[in-house]
Amino acid sequence: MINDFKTLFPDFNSAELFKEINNVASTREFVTDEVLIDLGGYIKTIPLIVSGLVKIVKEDNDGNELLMYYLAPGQTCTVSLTCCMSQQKSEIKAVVEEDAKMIMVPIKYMDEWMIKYKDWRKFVMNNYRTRFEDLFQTIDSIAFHKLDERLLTYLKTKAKAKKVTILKATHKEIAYDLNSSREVVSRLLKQLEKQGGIELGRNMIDLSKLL
DNA sequence: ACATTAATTGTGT
DNA sequence: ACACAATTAATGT
Repeated sequence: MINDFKTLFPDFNSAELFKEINNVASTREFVTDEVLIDLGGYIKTIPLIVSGLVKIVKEDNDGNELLMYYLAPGQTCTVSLTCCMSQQKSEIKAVVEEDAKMIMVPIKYMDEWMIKYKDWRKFVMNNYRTRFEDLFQTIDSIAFHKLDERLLTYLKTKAKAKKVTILKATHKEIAYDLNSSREVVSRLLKQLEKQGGIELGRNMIDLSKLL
């Protein structure tokens, strides 16, 4: 199915599980900005990320957004796991940040696999743990740090997730992710540029000096 | 190459 | 937060 499946998902050791995934799952490609799941939607498949990047944002009814965390290859959307098992509406939105390929597993196998395969349980639990860690970092950033520090953390996190040193993004997009306003982001970015560290250009932020 | 327009970024209040 | 200015990139002629 996927040649480097084993390196991507080292938790899946059982040949039986592997075979079963092969049988019931299909791979799908997504392009940037595709919405995997929106606020209030229901999910019917669990995506295992093979390549690309997905961002998970909290969204309120007024259209405010706030970046929660990224999903990288080898990971899955843990929130969809819980909410699909109880068939609840989604509280979050998942947007493709970079063209991505995913293995789509229908949710009907979840209950069964959790019981049947230790490897699957382990994978889900590990995923929970790392996602929670990401989330705690985000909460920490929001609760205890000023926006300028948050912005810097955001830039670093994003660069790391995308594995780049030069980010392509507009101030508007950044403001959305941080649930702030474009003007504020522009001003803070300019400060960061003056104080050394980053270089600004249209649609791009160079972080190479920081990393 | 130049003019026009749209998008992005900067700034004052 | 809003209004507007300035700059830059994209597109048409």
